[in-house]
Amino acid sequence: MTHQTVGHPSHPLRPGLPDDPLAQVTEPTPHCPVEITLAALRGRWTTLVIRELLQADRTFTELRQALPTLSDKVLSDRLAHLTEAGVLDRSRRPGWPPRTHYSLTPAGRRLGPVLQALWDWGAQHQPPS
Amino acid sequence: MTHQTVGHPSHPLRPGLPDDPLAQVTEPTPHCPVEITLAALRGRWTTLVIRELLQADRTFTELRQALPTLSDKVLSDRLAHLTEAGVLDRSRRPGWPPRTHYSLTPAGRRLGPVLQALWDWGAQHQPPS
DNA sequence: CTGAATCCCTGCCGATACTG
DNA sequence: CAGTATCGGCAGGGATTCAG
Repeated sequence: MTHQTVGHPSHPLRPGLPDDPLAQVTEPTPHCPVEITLAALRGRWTTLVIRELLQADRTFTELRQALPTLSDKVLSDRLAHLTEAGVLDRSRRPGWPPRTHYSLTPAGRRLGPVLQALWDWGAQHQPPS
Repeated sequence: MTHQTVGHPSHPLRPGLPDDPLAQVTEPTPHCPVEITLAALRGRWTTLVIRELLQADRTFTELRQALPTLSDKVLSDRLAHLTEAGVLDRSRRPGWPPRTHYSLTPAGRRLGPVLQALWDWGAQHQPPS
């Protein structure tokens, strides 16, 4: 039996802290799972774009209408970044007018619980002063 | 019979999307719970500092030893930021040499599950290409 | 020992203008 | 319609130096 010899049965064997060797990195490396996720969510507007797509697939124009004060350039940046991160799929429709359809990948849909966790902490948190 | 209604309970009644009016904001406002949490976690090294303090209380020097390539200034910045965000408590010890003790607040400890969620997604995620 | 002040450099964000 | 090109402002991060 390859039993773990642990003095504290207290820590959970979830793939997180502190059982995984990656949990002992001493600098912000791109290989750290936490960094990977934060990198995917990085940038202003990013979580709002994901929220829109969690509700339904959207085209570029629909996203622009849903987030009126977001400029074309930044929206384009975010969509490119999220696509490259494997969070979104982009499909250009041939014909006129050209439409580009965006939808979450399975990994993107798995961000739902992550956003929920972020929401829950922020909702419960009452900042001091 | 407080059984969960199966099928499609339409929305989960969790305090998140899309039942809360705050879930309909159309720009990144500081009042959005997700933004609050991301603001607390903002900045390089921040999550690593929190990880250290999730394991045990630490002094400034202990943190510096745990994260050797983190400069004094940035460590100081992070600790000030997290303290102001209500994530950790600072206690200066009188006497010599001066030591400052850092520990997580209850809210700070509640970041554990949040980091776990970030970890889980990043660990499961296999970026394309 | 524990920071604060300063400087420089880089990268993000927004606005505007332009193309397939 | 769905972007790309370019530019400027500004905040973040690192190194160094100074102070309580």
